[in-house]
Amino acid sequence: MSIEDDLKGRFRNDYHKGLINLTYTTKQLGYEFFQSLKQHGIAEQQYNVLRILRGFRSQVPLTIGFIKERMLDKDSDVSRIVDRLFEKGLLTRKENSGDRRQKSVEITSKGLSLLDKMFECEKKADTLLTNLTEEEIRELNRLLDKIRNNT
Amino acid sequence: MSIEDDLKGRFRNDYHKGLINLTYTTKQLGYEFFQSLKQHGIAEQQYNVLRILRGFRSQVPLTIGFIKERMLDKDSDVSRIVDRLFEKGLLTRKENSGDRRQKSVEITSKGLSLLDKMFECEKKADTLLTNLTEEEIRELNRLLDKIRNNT
DNA sequence: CAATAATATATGTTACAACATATAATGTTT
DNA sequence: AAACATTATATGTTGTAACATATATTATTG
Repeated sequence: MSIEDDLKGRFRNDYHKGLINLTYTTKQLGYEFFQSLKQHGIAEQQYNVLRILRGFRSQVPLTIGFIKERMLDKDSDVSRIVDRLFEKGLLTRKENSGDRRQKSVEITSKGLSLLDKMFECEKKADTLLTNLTEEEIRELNRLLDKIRNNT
Repeated sequence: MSIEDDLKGRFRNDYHKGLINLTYTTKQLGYEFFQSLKQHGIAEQQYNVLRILRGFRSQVPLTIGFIKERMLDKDSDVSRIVDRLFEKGLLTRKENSGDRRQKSVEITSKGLSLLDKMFECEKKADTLLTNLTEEEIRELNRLLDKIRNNT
């Protein structure tokens, strides 16, 4: 099934098709990944925040701004994502005494064990592109870097 | 600037990097496109609906379901996107007498002239990938098709 | 040090995807 | 034709990006 059939559309040129193809393919992959997360009752951005909290849990204070910088989406609404994780008991949040504007966020043991239970989600992420050979995936990364002007 | 710097993260392998790279690059391109739309006071999905309405305006009835099938996102909330366009006077909506469950949606002249004024947005879409050569864009499309299992 | 600027976070709004449920109309089965 | 199934759309909810604005705290500057 080609993207032309998928979308029942026509493209002006290969560049136009490329943009739609990127959007469509990424959406589809994101959806598959989201499905694997959903079984654990957690949304994608909440998962991303938890992973950051685990990855950097030795480096205190883990502030909202620090998390935000590490999200794929620079305009991520980390304040409220942290709210939701807090309500679920997956993190703690306290004022940072060094700079009282900041919050110091820490993943709880409940949060850590949730991530442990979600290990197959990480493995899932690594299999979503296995239709491509090693050489092809490197070429894809090169092309994507070039699109973003990483010469 | 490499994606490693962009994201301050480390990747498990090239497949993992590929997934993040796809997400990140597509997000960035989508943002650039969104900026070009915003000057016309219209959101991305509203623009997409208007383009479908113009593209198929000879084929009546243009129902909510017909539009939905042609959206990149199959779970698109077309009912309410159409609501918003209706409020702006960019389309009309009436019961389809052939099947009274359906709505027959039609772009107005106001809608058409808005699209005319937005022509540079279409051109913008074609330039977002011009960092790639003709050969590279075809290779990108091939890889994306292969990811989605289009052998 | 007081005034002002910058920063960190919170909160409010709109648009939307994803999902669940509701309602009306049409189609099918008995 | 009545009962039931299917379809088209609408509506309600949650999570979140994008944006604007607010507030508290810290940093800077006169």
